[in-house]
Amino acid sequence: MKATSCGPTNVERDLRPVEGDEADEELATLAKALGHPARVQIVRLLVRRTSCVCGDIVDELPLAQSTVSQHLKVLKEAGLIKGEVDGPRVCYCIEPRALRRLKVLVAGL
Amino acid sequence: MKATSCGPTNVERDLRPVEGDEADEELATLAKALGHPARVQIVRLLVRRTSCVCGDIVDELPLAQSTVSQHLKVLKEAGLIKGEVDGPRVCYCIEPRALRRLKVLVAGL
DNA sequence: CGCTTTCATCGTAGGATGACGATGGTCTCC
DNA sequence: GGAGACCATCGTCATCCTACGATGAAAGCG
Repeated sequence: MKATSCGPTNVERDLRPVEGDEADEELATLAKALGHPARVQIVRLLVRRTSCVCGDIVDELPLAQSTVSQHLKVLKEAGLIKGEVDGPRVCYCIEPRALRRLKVLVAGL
Repeated sequence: MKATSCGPTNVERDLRPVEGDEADEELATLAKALGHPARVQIVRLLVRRTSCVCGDIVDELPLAQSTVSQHLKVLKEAGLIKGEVDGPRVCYCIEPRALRRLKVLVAGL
């Protein structure tokens, strides 16, 4: 079972409804993940650099490494980003599908 | 100084930048306000009914009146909704500008 | 004036968040 | 194998969130 880097996942995500209880939960989860300036900044960073970044994120933020790692975890659990181990480093990248999903849900308000 | 119901406020809001630290803060604040299913539901309710709704919101949600009131407060503080006193009741309505602003900020990711 | 309705606020309890330093695990390189 | 780099996780503390019932304030009605 190989993990394809930054490849597609949750293929059916785009097909889910934009309204209803489930959509509310989904939107709330995604919005909550974005509900912190540091995490907004991280998402922007990862969107900017099409390529995956690593612990450079720590250098960009005025936060301790452990704190940044926690924010990354929150974003990862919300499905907005993805981390891939690359030797001693970990490369993070946007999950375009989740971001698109967020945009659709917000636009649907 | 009369409070015009559901009228325009924060007129310059649309003109603010979509990126930068201030935009990050703004997006984080708005996203955080949406970061709870009940609040997403409330926003949807208020968007649906163009007219302002009142404590009908309480009837629509499976939550105690005080809890709903707190969620309304959170949304109000984020600027997403607005409440206007109408006799013994309070009518809430969407702040279209803030909602538009949120859409722009999310779309700008 | 009292009574009711409608909301907001207070007080509170349990759980979640955000921040940090310290620790530990896993590669790479020597 | 050992050293160092990189990152996640643990432990901890302070703060915030979420939920509720109880209490209060304001407006309308008899």
